Amino acid sequence: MVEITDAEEQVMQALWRGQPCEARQIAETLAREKGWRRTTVNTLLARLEKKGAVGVEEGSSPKRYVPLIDSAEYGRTQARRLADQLFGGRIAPLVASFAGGRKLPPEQLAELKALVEAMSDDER
Amino acid sequence: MVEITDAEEQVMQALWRGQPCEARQIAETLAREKGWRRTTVNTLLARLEKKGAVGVEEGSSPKRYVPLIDSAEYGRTQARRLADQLFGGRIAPLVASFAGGRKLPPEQLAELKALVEAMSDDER
DNA sequence: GACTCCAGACTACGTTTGTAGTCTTTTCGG
DNA sequence: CCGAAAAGACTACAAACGTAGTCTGGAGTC
Repeated sequence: MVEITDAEEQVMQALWRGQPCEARQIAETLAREKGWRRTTVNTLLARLEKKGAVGVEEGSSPKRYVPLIDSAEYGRTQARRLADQLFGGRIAPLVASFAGGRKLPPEQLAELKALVEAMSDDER
Repeated sequence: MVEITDAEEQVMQALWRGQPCEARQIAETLAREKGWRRTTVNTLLARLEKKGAVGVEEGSSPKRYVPLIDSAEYGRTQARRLADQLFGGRIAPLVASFAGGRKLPPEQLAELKALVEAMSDDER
């Protein structure tokens, strides 16, 4: 399980969004969004590479980076981690907590309801 | 919004569980659960106090610590943060991701279903 | 061929975090 | 009151983080 820091996560997200990415593109994105300098992004990319979170495509002069961590899986891990740490590994209390006692905005509730139904049906 | 690190969070959880707590108790708990030394827990408590995450009850010789951060609210903040960072601020995708494509264990599904229903009814 | 510009490599550096150790001061049992 | 054991204060210190700067080697450009 590769551990990613907050700053590194930003880089991963840029990578996940703009799939086949040269450092240059990522740097530009993050310069815009976070005001980070090119070399900062470079450092982060290097660290991510060392950790095995991203890879470089062989033989391509401006290096191209590819994520080696799957975005969906990363999300799942994070969701699980949070559930485990604070909600006894259960999703319902997490959702309740997210709602914060109050009602969810209607779209969110609808969306969630749909999801729950889908998950129920599915096991037929 | 007080920022809490992972190690500090463990201390907060011990505090949240054993409400009126002397450092001693917390230290024992964490010694058992994490193998931490007394002084480690002390350092963490001091940092938490400086951050304003815990307070000390006035005039009581073995100091008593009280959480100044509400457990439920902390949970909510964390849930929101995760949703914001990885799921566009929406809870449904977070839940879906937690399930990981597969079906949830039946109790979890039931629990979640109940919650969703409660939240739907409630707005009547 | 000389000059410029960019990508990549390497170095830097103050802060935060995890994890204590030690020294000092209370406190409590006898 | 005295000495041991506990509690608190202060110090330590390496690794991880956030955030760059600089130096170097090609790639074009005139």
